[in-house]
Amino acid sequence: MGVALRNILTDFKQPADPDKLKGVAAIDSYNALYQFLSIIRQPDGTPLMDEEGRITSHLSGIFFRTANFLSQGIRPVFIFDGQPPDMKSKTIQERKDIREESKVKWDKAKREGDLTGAFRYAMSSSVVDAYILSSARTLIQLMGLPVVDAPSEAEAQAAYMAGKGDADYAVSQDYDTLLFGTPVLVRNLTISGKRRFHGRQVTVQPERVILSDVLTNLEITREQLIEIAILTGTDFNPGIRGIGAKTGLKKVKSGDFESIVREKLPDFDPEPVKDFFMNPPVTDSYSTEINRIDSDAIRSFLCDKHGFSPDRVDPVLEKISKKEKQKTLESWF
DNA sequence: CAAGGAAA
DNA sequence: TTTCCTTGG
Repeated sequence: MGVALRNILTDFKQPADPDKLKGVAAIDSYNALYQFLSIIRQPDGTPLMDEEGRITSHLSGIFFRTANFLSQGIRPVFIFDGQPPDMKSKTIQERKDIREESKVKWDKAKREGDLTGAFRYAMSSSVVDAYILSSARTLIQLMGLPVVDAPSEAEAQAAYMAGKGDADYAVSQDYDTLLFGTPVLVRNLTISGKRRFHGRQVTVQPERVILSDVLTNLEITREQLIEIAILTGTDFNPGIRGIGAKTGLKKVKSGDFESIVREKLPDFDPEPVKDFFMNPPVTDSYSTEINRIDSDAIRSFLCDKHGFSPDRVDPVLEKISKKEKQKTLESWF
């Protein structure tokens, strides 16, 4: 779910014009897939599915959005999670419980004809399971796009790659990537700028957050930003009731982090969490190279296997191939 | 969410 | 043309 730092970051978000977005984008795949699964649904919450009943919402999302990325000069790299740290197990269990409760509420809302509720509960019942991950990976690779296997958290790996300069920015809706030290975070990276909110469509701009701006303006270090996050709660520790980002900022700057943790969370040692954000497991074994798109294989995967309409798929494939040829030609001169 | 067609 | 609404799988 990420971290509740919004209240102290609002001042440093800047709308990102398309030019600033050109380059290598390190995408937190789980985050993107969850987004697609929750939003790409029918009004009663039913996701897109093929004839066999397999969910295809995420494939639609990846295919069309990624095609747009390429046409805009955005070169996506999809980072997949590895082994989560033990500290995350409580959060993982909580998410599972919420999903299961939501599923029950979704069915109930559907029975009662409550479409708004149905859609909302359907969203929060979304599950990124092994099938979602493997089918997403298949499509990404057929599109010629790089996949990176993070040893642990994908957000940590994305931040690492952006820090090294192998990616120009990290893409996620969550702010955790900043804690992991990404120099630049981009949120709301969509093309149409449309997102559904309470079932309604609203326009949202892609926004860029520059870590150094945040730290300079708040006059804190990254360690201190992590301390604020720890006080409000992260995926790796419960927060303290009554402390939000603003109070957290104040307490951390006045040097009260340790004493508050001792008082309010006596059984909790913040050091492992701090250390995980500062020095997470990452790998150098990756490539950000883009390969040729396999249009025939994509047609077969999306249309033959998953019931997509060739009328919708073909024009997109053509557009990507055309762009690809342009690039190849340019590189000769 | 993104595409495509309808409506304005 | 631009915006709105529905469909997609």
